[in-house]
This record gives sequence, structure tokens and C-alpha cells, in this order.
Amino acid sequence: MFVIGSRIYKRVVLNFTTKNRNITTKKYRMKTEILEIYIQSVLPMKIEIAEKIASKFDRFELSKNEFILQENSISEDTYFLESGFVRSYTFDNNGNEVTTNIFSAPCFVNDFLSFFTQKPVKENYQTLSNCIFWKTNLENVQYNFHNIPEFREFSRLLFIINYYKLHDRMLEMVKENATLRYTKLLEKHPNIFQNASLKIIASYLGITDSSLSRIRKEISKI
Amino acid sequence: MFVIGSRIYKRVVLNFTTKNRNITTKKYRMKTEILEIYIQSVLPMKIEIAEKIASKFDRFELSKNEFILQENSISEDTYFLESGFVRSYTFDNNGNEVTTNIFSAPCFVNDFLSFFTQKPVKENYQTLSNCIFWKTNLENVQYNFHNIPEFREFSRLLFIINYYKLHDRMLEMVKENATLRYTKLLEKHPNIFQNASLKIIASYLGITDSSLSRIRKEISKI
DNA sequence: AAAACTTCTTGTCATTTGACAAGAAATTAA
DNA sequence: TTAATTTCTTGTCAAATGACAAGAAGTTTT
Repeated sequence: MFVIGSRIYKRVVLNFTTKNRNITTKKYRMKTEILEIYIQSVLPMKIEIAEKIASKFDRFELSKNEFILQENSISEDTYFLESGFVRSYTFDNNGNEVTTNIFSAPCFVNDFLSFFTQKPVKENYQTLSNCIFWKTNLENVQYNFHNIPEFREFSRLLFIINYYKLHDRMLEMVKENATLRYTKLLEKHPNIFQNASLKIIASYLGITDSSLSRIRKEISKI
Repeated sequence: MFVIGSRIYKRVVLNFTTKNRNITTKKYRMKTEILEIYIQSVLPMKIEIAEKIASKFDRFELSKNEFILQENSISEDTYFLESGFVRSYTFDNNGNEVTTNIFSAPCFVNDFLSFFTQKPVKENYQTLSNCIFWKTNLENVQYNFHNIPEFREFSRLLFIINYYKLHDRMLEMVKENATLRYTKLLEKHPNIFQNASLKIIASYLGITDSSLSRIRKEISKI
């Protein structure tokens, strides 16, 4: 993700490695550096412009198991997840929770449809760990979208990236069996396993928790 | 889809109902009306603006089983499907075709990732029937995107709509069994069944053609 | 530490779906 | 019209997954 070979990059990497141990100074807390780096990783642009975009975001924290968005509410804000894990879920016809997405920082966590069309959210977005978020509202996004060409390009790329993530997941569901989907997730996002229960992961993979348990047993034999 | 209660709406509906019988006059052939109406159905705007956007599109036709885009090529254009049916497909690990999407006019048929990032297309886009398309290139899209605010909003909405279509399909794959997915498709897009083989539909639903055949048998009993 | 609760595993059995092959039906080509 | 080809159905059996229940392991609360 962070393929920018710049001074700033190194500075932020330092923050990343130390942030879990001691986030103390007010100075650090208010910095949008990680958001700026994330923006640059999607679409490189002049530092001042990334700063300008990031300046419209406000920081907030949530602890584990809190909700960012709940079913039937309207998404007033759009969210950048600086650190932590989030999942979205809904319910199947038997009332079982189905995890629709798992987000691991840094990334945007949004319900685009609700945010841009002001229709009700259809899923629940819940933290899986303590999280640091940055949010901004539709007015700010609209201003940037229509006044900062780089932001427009950035937004579009973000959509494309999200679309193809979903697309790939869809293809995995159709083309690959549960075992392969599991091992791929384990390989690509091992840290998710420290933050989500196997039940959550199973429903994200489209199987039951007992099936996942058996798959894990099979794999551990090898 | 076409929820615009205007004179133009009625005019085009007439065109829709008659178009299969006789598309003859050159005058008709060159008209972007259906594209304009489609744009308006996504985001209502002044007629002149929709006309301006549409004016950058060029018309072309393909007959059944031709390719719009092929794996590993770069998408030079973006396509609006005025009439006909298209599917995209790729191959699974055993070399079997997997239909990833079925498009039924009017709609846009794009590989966003390739078109906007100029990376290779990962799927094949093939017509399922004779088709009428309109295409425009990246330069035109970029000009409109940065100079026509309504086009920006339209593009974003188009992304959102496509994203949530995919999202809903993903949820269907996880939450519902093959029988329900089949009956839903049959109900929502019965015309697809006149244009795609059951093998194509089966792989779109994520099952084999023999399974689909058995599902159809079960349903016909009722 | 004990109790209550959650998470994970395992057993049993049913259901769904897939793999493969053969044949029927429909379509296309000669 | 006949032959060739494709599409669809069906049979048989295997594999994957689900439903449900019970118990083990781990956490949290009291």
C-alpha cells in the first residue's frame, strides 16, 4: 500500500510502529498524516493538496464493539479508519448474522449508497477493536469534489479499488472452495484473525463456523 | 428505471417498443436519445447537458457472439449498451468458463479498472445477441468529468449503482441457496433467459448446468 | 476460586452441489 | 432432409457443507 519513497513515508512508519504503545501527545493525536499518506497511496498529489483534503476531517475514537453506522440510519459522514478493525454485517433469512465485510486500517469505511443518496443504511458497521477514525460530512466532500480536481480523481480511484475488491471476492466465492478462501484470507490478512472470532470469519467466507472448524482441522494435519 | 415523467420519456418508450421490429431510418440510427434518457434516469439534469454529454459518444453495432473487450487487452473506450445483451466471463482453475456478469440494455458495459487505470482487462466481454453500442474514449470522459459538474455527479452515481448491484449479488451468494437465486433472476430478468444458455446462467448463479437443470425440474413440479 | 458466558471443536446425519457419463432435444450446418 | 453440433436433462456416486447438539477450552464476571 504505502509505496511512496519519501521522507514523510518514513516518518509515518515510525508512528505506525510505536502507536500502539503510546499515543499520548495532543500534537500526535490531531495529525492527519496517516490519512494524507493513505490518500497519496491511492493517488499521488502535491502535499499541500493532500493536506487541504485531510484538513476537513475530524478525529474520533471508538472502543471495541461500538457501532459507526446502524441499519436504517442515514450515513451523515464518511469515515477513514486510521487504526483498528471494523466489520459490517446483516442478517440472513434465519436471523443469523452474516459478516459482509471486514475492514483493516488504514482504509475508508463507508456506506457510499447511504452517504451520497441519503438512503437508509442496510447493514451494521461495528468495531472489532479499539479504533481511531477520521470523519467528514457530505458538504465537505461535495465542495472538494467540485473544486479540487485531484480529489475527484482520488474519489473515483477509491470507488474503482473498492469495486474490484468486491468483484474479486465475488469471483472467489464462485470459483474457489471454502478451504482456499480461508487460506487466502489467512495469508493476506493474518491480523484479522487476532481481532475477529471464527464465527465472524466463517460467515464472511460464506460458511458456518463448524465447517470452518473442520477446515482448520484438515489444514493443521498437513 | 425510467421514472422521468416527461414528454421525452414517452417518446423513447415508443422507440423502445418498436425498436426490435424496424430500425431503419438513418435519422433514428444516429440519435443518442436512449443514452440521454438513461443518463437522465440516473441523474436528472438539463436536457442540453445530457445532450452535450451524449454528443461525445459514437454509435456502433456488433452481432451475436462478438467481443467488446478481451482478456489482457486495455480498455480504450467506455461503452453504453443501447440494445441487446452482453456477458463478461473468465475461467476457473479447471478451465471452465465462469460468467461474471450479464448486462441487459440499456446500461453501461465497462471495465472501469482497465479504462481508468489502463491496466489489462481480466475478463472477456462478449455479446449474447446483436447489439447496438455507443462508445467514447478516456479523453472525452476526463474532459467531461473535470468540466461538467453534472457529469461528475452522474459518474459517481453510476459507480455507486454498480457497486451496490455487485454488493447485492454477493449477499445473495452468501445468504441464499441456488434455487432462490435462480427464481429471483427469472423474475427480475426473464429476458436474459431468451438470450443466454442455461450453462451461462448456471455459472452466473455459481452452480453447474446439471444442478441448474435439477433445480428447474424441482420448480416445474410445483 | 467459582460461576456464567462465549468461543471453538467434534459427532451424527441430512441436504446440497459437483463430477462424469449417457442420452434426449433442439439448433445449426451441410 | 440429413448430419453434425450444441444444449439440456438425467443417472449414479462422491464431496462439500449445513443443522443441531454436546462437550471442551478459554474469558469474563462475581
